[in-house]
Amino acid sequence: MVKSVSLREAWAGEADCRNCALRTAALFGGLTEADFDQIHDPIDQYDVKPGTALYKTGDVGDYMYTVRSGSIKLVQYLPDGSQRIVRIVRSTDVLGLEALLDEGYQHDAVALQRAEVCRFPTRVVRNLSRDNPRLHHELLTRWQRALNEADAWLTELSTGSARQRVARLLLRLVRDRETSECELFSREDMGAMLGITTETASRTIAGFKRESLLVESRQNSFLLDIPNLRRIAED
Amino acid sequence: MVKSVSLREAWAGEADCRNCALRTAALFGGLTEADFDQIHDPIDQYDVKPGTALYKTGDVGDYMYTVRSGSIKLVQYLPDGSQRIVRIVRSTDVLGLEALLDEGYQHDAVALQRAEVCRFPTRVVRNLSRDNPRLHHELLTRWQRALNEADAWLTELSTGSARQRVARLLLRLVRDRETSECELFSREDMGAMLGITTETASRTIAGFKRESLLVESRQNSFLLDIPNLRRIAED
DNA sequence: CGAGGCGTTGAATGGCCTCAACGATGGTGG
DNA sequence: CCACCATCGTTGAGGCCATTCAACGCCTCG
Repeated sequence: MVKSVSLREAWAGEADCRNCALRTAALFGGLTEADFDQIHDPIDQYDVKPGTALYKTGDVGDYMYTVRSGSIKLVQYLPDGSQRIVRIVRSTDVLGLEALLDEGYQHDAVALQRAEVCRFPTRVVRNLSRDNPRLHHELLTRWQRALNEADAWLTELSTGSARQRVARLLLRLVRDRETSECELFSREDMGAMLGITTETASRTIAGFKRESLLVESRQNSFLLDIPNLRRIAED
Repeated sequence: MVKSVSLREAWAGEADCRNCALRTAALFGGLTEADFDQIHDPIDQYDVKPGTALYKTGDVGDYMYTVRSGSIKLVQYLPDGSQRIVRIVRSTDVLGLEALLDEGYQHDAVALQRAEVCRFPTRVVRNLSRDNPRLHHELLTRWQRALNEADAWLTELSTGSARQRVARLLLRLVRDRETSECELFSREDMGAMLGITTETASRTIAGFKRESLLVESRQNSFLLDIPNLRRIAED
């Protein structure tokens, strides 16, 4: 069903953290020049296509990732084989925090859209955070952010009617964005996020289009009628 | 609907951490005698009745809690006022980690059953964890555990039919327990945990009783037919 | 050109929700 | 002590919404 593409073919060179455009927002934002000198391991940048898995559940957590662009889904499986997407991770977010605890990864991490990520050895973070309070605090903050996301995913996206859930998902996609334009996910992924079937996701999205709550601006890019979607989301 | 009882009347004395029966499993398990000497603030123990709130969403996080016995629910609210229970916290678990980051609490924390908790100032943990790698690692581990719980709550308890969800909840209640005996929650709470109505929760539990998957051993204490519940949970 | 993936739509079923009623229980006050 | 009330679990009836199973058009790609 989901094609699994190797990361190998996605390598896009070594990253230049010091001059990273996202640096202020990234995990390494608080590092000094001296800190960077301590990083002897290469930090690689990858260009991943939709469907590519960065890692799988249970894999040894030698690496952590920062997302530069695009979206990555975190997927868990039920005993019966059905999948549930428990979170999506986007620009400036960190993937694989659990690796710091020497646990295997807790999810499959799979690209939803074309995405750029930076990969760095877990060991680097572990070493740096020992002596760097700011990085260390940054890690705690991100752990908490993941937890808040997980809770919101439950209260907002797994509660209420299908219409409400889809509306909340759409609104979530454009939060903290300058425009109300966004790319949609496949109906199958939407279903796995919202705990509904792909058919219901499809019907609901199609309905929103007919009601002009959703207007296609470019190929698979939609403008949202935020006020009306918000009305649907809340009652 | 839910009575809110003040913590004040629940005070049960100062805790004696050094001789705590739960110490090896508790947050402070790795502390030395010297560490304890640094704690100048009192650590209080409370005996809370069902319905009592330890804290509410947005409250200033001056304190953290360890649960000694019983269960505490973490509750979030939707804009329309309906509530969703996003996690339950039980013996040896820590409540209020988010307080370490100077955020307000992210949930209402309310006792489900009669419970005993220890309360300690967030400041104490913040100070001790600065110089104590073991405590510090313990904190990270607990953060990750909360995250795993949150994810499991979504995949196991918010996915599938009502029958499956209730079965999974019951099994979860006796996991890592010596016996298969457990107390049930009110049908309203079950509904809020599983994203179903109280009536559906009631009907499902009543059905389980009729099928002898659930046998009352004492007043509101039930023995589970684990193999058959597991069968229901998985298909 | 055929195959396969994806989004869409239809029809029918069924599971859950809604609204309502009722019994049991436990606490309160006369 | 007992009538009274509130709460909680249970059950019924009816309706709606999501699922299920199926078919079809469109697109990409081999």
